[in-house]
Amino acid sequence: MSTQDPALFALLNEIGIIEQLARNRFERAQPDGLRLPHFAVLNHLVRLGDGKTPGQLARAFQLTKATMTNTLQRLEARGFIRLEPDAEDARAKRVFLTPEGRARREEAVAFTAADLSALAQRADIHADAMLAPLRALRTALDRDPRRG
Amino acid sequence: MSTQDPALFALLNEIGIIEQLARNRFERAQPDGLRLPHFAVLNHLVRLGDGKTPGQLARAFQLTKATMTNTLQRLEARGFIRLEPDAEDARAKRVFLTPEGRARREEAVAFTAADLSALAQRADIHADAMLAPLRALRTALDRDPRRG
DNA sequence: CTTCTTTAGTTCGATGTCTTACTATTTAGT
DNA sequence: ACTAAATAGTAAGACATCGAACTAAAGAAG
Repeated sequence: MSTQDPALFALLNEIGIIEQLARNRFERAQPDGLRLPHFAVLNHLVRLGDGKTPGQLARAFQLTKATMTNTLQRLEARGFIRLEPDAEDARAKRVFLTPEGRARREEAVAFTAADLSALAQRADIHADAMLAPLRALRTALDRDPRRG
Repeated sequence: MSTQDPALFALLNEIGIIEQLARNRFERAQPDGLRLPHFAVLNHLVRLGDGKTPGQLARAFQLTKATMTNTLQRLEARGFIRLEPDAEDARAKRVFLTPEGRARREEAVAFTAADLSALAQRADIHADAMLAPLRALRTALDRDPRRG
């Protein structure tokens, strides 16, 4: 885009391209077709604890419940999670990691950490400096309803 | 994600969320179902000139040719572009904007500029400062090519 | 307790994107 | 010139995502 763009416009443009490149880079590196959203859910369950409901996960990732249903069905089909009924609320389910799911997450984390570490060294990326401003932008987009 | 994440990992995570929020924000604001990739192509043709080939557009957006074929077919069906055979290369086509396509792009630009401008004012976004480092990150990720 | 509303999750159809495979045309190598 | 490799575009199949419509269950109002 040109220098005449409002800076925020150009920024979001750049962000879109980076997201696409990063997602492709991750997914092409997986030997078994693990998708980024699959990894994201596994990672979330390891870090923040499993036993969450699908709805909680959908809200955490800002995805619709329908999308999370799809992701969880695929993770379950791969044997990476179990879905159990919630004893206290018959409408709800609870998502639990299997040992295979934990192991697959560790594998993906290890690879990704190595890849990103190498990338950050080859190029002079100042990720620390960008993190705070991007979080501010995310927050702004997140709670600022659209006008009109 | 937690503070134990490598900064680049957390950064890409944040970027993924922002991309999703920004795309949804744009698309929900369109009255006619115009998608972000459609707008991106119209905008590109206005700014850099039409008469490009589908392959050139695919490379410009780092998408596969198949994806660009799909986008162009939808833009043509909406009457926003015309596809003409290339006189010098019988394999190729050339993409031209229609008056309707130009008008629709102007409409979307006006809305988006206003929306982003308002957003940038309400929140304290330093888009200028982030642009250069993000471009460096994009360039670093970009070394991986081989597309259709 | 009965009814209305809200919440949890699924299903369905549409769209964007990718990979793989294909056709047609151009270019390069010999 | 002939043939092989590269390039332009398309088609088919897979998957992620969304919105709308649906079912089931819990909560609120009376």
